[in-house]
Amino acid sequence: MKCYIMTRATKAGAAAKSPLGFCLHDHDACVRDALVAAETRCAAGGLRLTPVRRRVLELLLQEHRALGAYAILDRLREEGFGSQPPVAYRALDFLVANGLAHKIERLNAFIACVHPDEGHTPAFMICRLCDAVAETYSSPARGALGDAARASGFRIERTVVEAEGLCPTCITEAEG
Amino acid sequence: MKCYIMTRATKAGAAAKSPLGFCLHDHDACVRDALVAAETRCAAGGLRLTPVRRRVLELLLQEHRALGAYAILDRLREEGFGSQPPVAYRALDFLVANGLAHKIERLNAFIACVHPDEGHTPAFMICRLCDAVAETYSSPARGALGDAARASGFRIERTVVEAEGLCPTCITEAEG
DNA sequence: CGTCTCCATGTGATTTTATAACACTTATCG
DNA sequence: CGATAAGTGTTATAAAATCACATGGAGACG
Repeated sequence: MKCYIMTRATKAGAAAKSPLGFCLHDHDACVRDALVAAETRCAAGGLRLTPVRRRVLELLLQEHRALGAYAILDRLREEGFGSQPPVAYRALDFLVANGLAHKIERLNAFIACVHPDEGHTPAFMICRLCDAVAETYSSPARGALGDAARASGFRIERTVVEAEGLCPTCITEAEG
Repeated sequence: MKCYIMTRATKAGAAAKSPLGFCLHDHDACVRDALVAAETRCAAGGLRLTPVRRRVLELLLQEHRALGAYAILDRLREEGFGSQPPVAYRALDFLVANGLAHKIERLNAFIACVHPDEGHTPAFMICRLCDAVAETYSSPARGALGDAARASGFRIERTVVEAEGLCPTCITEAEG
């Protein structure tokens, strides 16, 4: 499954075969495939993708944007799930712990993972105008950061890499 | 001015000449020099390093750890400055906006900048046991992230790079 | 089948982090 | 000096996250 970010307009169509990032794609298929992949992974790993958890993942997948826990909670409440913050946070914790979603620290918000592969090091590109978020890969430990860590004896366990800027659509709109 | 992170014990002494990261150094000199550098920079740039702002910077410099806004506020209150959140947040905003401090997104906390040079791209190593934070450099735009950005037409304006893991001291204590 | 246990869900209450809105003071500059 | 912009202070409130505890359901096991 490949899933590319689509900003703004939701034109269904074949996804361009460019590297991960901002580009058009068939969003319905994207969501469907990701849910199937998540179910498969959970079944294989003995994890319980319960209704709330599944629904939260679905909500995240439907937007290629980061959603705050309270935005999710509002939806859950409307749909008859619990109405208190822990309901949303617990589902999100589960998804994040199992690599099905990521937290965008910069935004205090969450996004579905579009890279079903295990053990990747995600990086994000966040558009400061339209809030679209694209997930991609990084290997920060290979560059200057890794050098500094090795030199000083720091053991990296996890990295947060988030780039803020302008997505292609917003660049065009802003500059003509 | 060079300023290295000192975790735990505060042994004064010559700083090891290793790359930026975790290592011993003369902390008093580190703080003093950083304050002088900040004053110089502010004077040169027409910025007003007022008493609250200066004091907040000093508080941050005294610890090589990230401090939450409310921890800072507590100190300010004790010292007769204003006692409400905006007092701390405004000083922190000023310091961050002018490159004298950084926000550690992962921790929702702030740390003094130890790299007086303009326009650097900071990266942080955060120890999950003792909370020490070391600042170093990164060039995320040169690696996989930069490739993805260029390929998809995303314009990076700012990056957040934070590595979480174990500092040398905590590795030793945990395993030694 | 019962029941024990673990995990998940639900709720109320609280803590932590951050901002809005407005009054007052001080610095700067014509 | 007076106008204006910037800084400080306060009250109030919003937003994000966690704690503590009760309830309920799925599997494991006798």
